[in-house]
Amino acid sequence: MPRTPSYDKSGLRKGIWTVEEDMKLIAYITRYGLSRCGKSCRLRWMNYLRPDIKRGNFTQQEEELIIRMHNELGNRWSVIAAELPGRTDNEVKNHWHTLHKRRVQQINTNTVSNEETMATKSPTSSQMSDITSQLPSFLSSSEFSSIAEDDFGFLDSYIESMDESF
DNA sequence: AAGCATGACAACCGCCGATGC
DNA sequence: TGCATCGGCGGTTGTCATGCT
Repeated sequence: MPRTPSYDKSGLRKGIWTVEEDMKLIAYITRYGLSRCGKSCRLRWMNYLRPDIKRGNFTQQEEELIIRMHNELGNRWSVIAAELPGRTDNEVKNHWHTLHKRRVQQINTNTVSNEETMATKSPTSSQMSDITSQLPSFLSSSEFSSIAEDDFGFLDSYIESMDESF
């Protein structure tokens, strides 16, 4: 008994391949040659060749949406990408990692430049909770605690910089 | 001009749930 | 019910272009 074909949201077939589809694939590979597995082909199509993929830099709105959704959802890139028409989960993930790296570097730079003023400052508990509530979730809790424990002064400037950026 | 560092993006890998035999 | 296959996801790595020294 043949499998009942099912379809994803975009109307693409799922499930087992039909004989007709097999024949089409065989014809294609025979004619043009292709030493790629299906998974690799799918990835290439989904992330690069699909006609509805948007090219170029992320807009400010897109970046804001990614950051906001990541705060809410965590690393659920496919869900986040679904809210960004023309963007793939891979693209969103890559872009976020780039943003993340940039922020971490910014943090390290600020940490070094503020080293002297840090030495005399220590946060009250209420100040600490204010900071925690403002910190983007892309700083994981472990990252945050390791920073917060020894680097309160820097956090003020970090939050200021985040406000300017977003 | 050459070598190196960095950022951006593409691709791979392993895992897991869904599906159907 | 167990197994094989497919499709999708997220983490990670590889590659290439660009800028800097």
